[in-house]
Amino acid sequence: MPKVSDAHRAARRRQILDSAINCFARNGFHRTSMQHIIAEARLSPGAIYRYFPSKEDIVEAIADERHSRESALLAEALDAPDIRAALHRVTHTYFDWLKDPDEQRRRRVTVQVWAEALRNERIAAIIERGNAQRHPATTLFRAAQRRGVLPAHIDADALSRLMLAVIQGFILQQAWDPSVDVDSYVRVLDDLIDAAFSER
Amino acid sequence: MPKVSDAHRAARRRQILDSAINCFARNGFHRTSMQHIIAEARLSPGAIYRYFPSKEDIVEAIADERHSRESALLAEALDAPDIRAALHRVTHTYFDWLKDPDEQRRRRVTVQVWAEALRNERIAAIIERGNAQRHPATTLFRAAQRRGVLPAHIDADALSRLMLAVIQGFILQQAWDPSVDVDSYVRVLDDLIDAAFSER
Amino acid sequence: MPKVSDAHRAARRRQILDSAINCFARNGFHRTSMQHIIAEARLSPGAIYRYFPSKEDIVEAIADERHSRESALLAEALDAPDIRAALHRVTHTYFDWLKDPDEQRRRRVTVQVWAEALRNERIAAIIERGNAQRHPATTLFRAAQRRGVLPAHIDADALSRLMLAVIQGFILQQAWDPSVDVDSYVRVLDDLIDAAFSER
Amino acid sequence: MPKVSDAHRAARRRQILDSAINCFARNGFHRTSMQHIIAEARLSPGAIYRYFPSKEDIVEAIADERHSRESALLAEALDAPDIRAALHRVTHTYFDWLKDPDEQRRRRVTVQVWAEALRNERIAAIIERGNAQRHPATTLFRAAQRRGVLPAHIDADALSRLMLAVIQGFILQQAWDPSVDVDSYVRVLDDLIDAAFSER
DNA sequence: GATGAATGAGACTTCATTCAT
DNA sequence: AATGAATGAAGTCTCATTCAT
Repeated sequence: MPKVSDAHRAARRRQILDSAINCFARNGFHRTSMQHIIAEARLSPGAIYRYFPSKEDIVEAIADERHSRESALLAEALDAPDIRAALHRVTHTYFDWLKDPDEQRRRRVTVQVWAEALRNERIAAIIERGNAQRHPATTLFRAAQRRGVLPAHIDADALSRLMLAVIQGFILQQAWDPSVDVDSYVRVLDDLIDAAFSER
Repeated sequence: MPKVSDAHRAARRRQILDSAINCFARNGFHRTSMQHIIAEARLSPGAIYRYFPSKEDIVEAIADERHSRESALLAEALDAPDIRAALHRVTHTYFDWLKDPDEQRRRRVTVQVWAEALRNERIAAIIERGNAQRHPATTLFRAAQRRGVLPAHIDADALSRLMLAVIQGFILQQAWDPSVDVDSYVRVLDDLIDAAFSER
Repeated sequence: MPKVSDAHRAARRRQILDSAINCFARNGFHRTSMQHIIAEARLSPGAIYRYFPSKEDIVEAIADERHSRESALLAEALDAPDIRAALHRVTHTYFDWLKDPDEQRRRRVTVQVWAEALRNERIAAIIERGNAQRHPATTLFRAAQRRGVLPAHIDADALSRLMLAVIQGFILQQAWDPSVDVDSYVRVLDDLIDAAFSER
Repeated sequence: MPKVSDAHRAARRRQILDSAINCFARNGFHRTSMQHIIAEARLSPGAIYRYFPSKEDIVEAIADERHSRESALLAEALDAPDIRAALHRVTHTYFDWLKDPDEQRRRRVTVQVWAEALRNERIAAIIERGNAQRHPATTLFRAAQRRGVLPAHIDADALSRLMLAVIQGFILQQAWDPSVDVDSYVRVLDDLIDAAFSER
C-alpha cells in the first residue's frame, strides 16, 4: 500500500527524465554525471535510484520514450490509404513537429541515442523497433506498384529506407544547425514525391 | 631535426590514430580509455602524449581525418559538368566506398563524431566544413535550373540538403545494420534522380 | 499501555531478530543491509527502527541472545558434582545441540560475532560474559584436584581454557564444513577426558 | 621492460599489504575503507589499484599470506618421526610464535578471515588448505596406533581435528584478550599429550 | 503505530594526465 | 625520446537512517 499515489511516482519519474533530458541535451550522456541530473532534478542520489537502477537505465528510458514518440508520429502520419496523401501527411505532420523549438532541443538527445546504439544492445533494439516503422511505408509502396502509381521495378524496401534517411539526415542537420529552414526542405520533398509518384 | 624523425613522427601518429580508431569503433569514445588506446598501439602513456596533448585531440584528429576523406570523395564525385552525370557519380563512386567492409567498421566512428559535434565546438566546425561540401551541389542545381533541367521554383539549397540527408541517413542505417543492401538503395536513388531531373 | 501491546512488541522483536539471523547467516553482517532485514521481516524501515535504534543494536541483541543460549546450555551441562560426569554431560548435551541443523545454520552468526567482538566493545563484553562460563569448570577442576582425581600441578584455569577451545575450535570447523562428524569428535573427547582424569 | 625493479614492485606490494593489515587489525575489514588503506600506505588510489584490482583481492592476499605462514609453521613443527616429539614441537614452536606481540596484533586479522570464509569462497578455499595441515598429524597418529602408543580404537582424524581446535580456540581467546597466559596453556597441553600417549 | 519516500555521506573504483628516470 | 609508476579528481552507486503523512 503505497503512501504516495501512483500519480506521485509517475510525476517523480517524469521529473527525473526531464532533468536528465535537459542535461543530456546540454552536455551529452557522457559529460553528464549523475550528480548533474540529481542537481537539475533537485533530488538526492538515493531518490533517483529509487526510480532508476542505473544511469544506463535512464538513458534507455529516454531512448525508448523518444523513439516511441517519433515512431507513433510517423505511424500516424502514414495511416492513409492513398500513398501521396500518406507521404504528404508525413512531410506536413511530422516535419511540423520537427519545427517545435522545445522538441528541437530535446532531439539533440536522439542523435546521441543513435551513437549509443552502436555499443548498447538494448538501445540498438529500441532503434531497430523505431526503424521498423518504415515497413508500413514499404507496404504502401507495394500497393502503389500494384495500382501502377509507382514503377514496378523499384525496390519498395529500399525506397522506404530512403524515405527514412531523408528524415534522419534532416534531423542530424537540424541538430547541428537549428536555423535550417524546415519549410523549404518540406517543399522540395513534396515536389520530389510528386515527381516520383505521378508523372508516369 | 633529421628527416628520419619526421617520417618516424608521422608513422607514430598514424599508429596511434589507427589504434584509437579501432578502439573507438569497437567501444565508442567514452568507453575507450587512454589505456586501451595505449595498449592497442603497444606504446606507453608518455609516448602517446608526445604526439597528442589530450584524448580530445585524438578524437578531433580522427574526426578531421575522416571528414576530410568523405568530403574529398564527395567533392571529387561531384566534379562533373552535367548534373545527372555528377549525381550518378556520387551514387556510384561514393556508395561504392560505403561498401568497403573495413571502412564500414571505421565509419562507426563517424556516427559518434556526429553526436560529439553537439558538444564540442571544434568537432562541430569540422562537421560544418564537411557539410559545406553540398554547396558545389547547390551550384550545380542552380546551373541545371538555368538550363531548364530542373524546375526553377525548387530551392537548390534545400535540395542539396536532401541529397546529403540521403547519404547521412544511409550511413546511419548501415552503421546499425551492416547487412543493409547498398545496391538496391543506389538503384532507387538513381531512379529518383532520373525522375527529378529528366521528365520535365 | 495494554498487555496486547507487550505481547505484540515481543512478537515483532522476535520477527525482526529471526529475519536478521537468517540474513546474517546467509550473507554476513556487512553484506546484509537493513533493507534485506526489512524485506525478510516483511516490515517497513520505520517499523524496524521502532524496535531497534540501529543496525548495530540488532547485531548486539543477536549476539547477546546466542551467547546466552550457549552459556546456559554449558552451565546446565556442567551442573554436576562429579567432574567426569560433568564433562561427559558437556560432550553429550552440548554437542548434541551442535548437531541440530537449524542451529548449525544460525551458528554461522556466532563466528561472525567472534570477529565483531574485536571491534565492538559491547559485543566484546558479551563474549567475555560467555567465556566466563568456564569459571565453574575451573572450580570443578580445583575440587577434583583436592580430591586427587586431577594432578595438583595442573593449572585449572588453563585447563578450562582448553576445554573451551575444544568447543570453539569445533564450532569453527563445523561452520566451515557442516559435514564434519560430531560423534567421532565426541568419542575422542570422551576418551581424552578419561585419560586425563582417571589413570592417576 | 619495467622502469622500476621487481624489488620495487615487491616492496610496494608489501607496503600496501602491511598498511592493510594494520587497518584491518585495528578496524576490521568492513570498517576499513580503501581510503584508510591508501592513507596508511601514503599512496594514491591509483597506485593501490595498480597492485590489487580490488579491496577483496587485498583481503584475499592477506588471508592467503597469513594462512601460509601459519600452515608452514605447523607443518614444520609436525615434521618429526616421533609423535610426542612432534606434538611437543607444536606446543613449543608454534605457541612461541603465538607469543610475539606484533604477530598477536596481526592475528586479529586471522579471526576476521575465519568469519569471512563463511561468505567468500576463495577465502573458504584458503582456510580449507590451512586446515588440511592436520592431515600429517592424522598420519602420525595412525603410525602411533600401529606402534601401540595410541589406542587403536581412537579416531585419528577426529583427534587431529581436536588438536587443531585446541590451537584455533586459543587463538580466538588470545585475540579477545591478549593477556591470556600462553605458557600455562602450553603446560596443560603438554601434560595432556603425555596423558594421552604414554600411560597405556 | 506504521509507512516508505527521501536523504546524503561515503563506499569503491576509474582514468586522463604527469614526471622522474 | 620513451617509459610506466603514480596522481587525485571525479564517477557511479549504496545504505543506515529520518520524518511527513
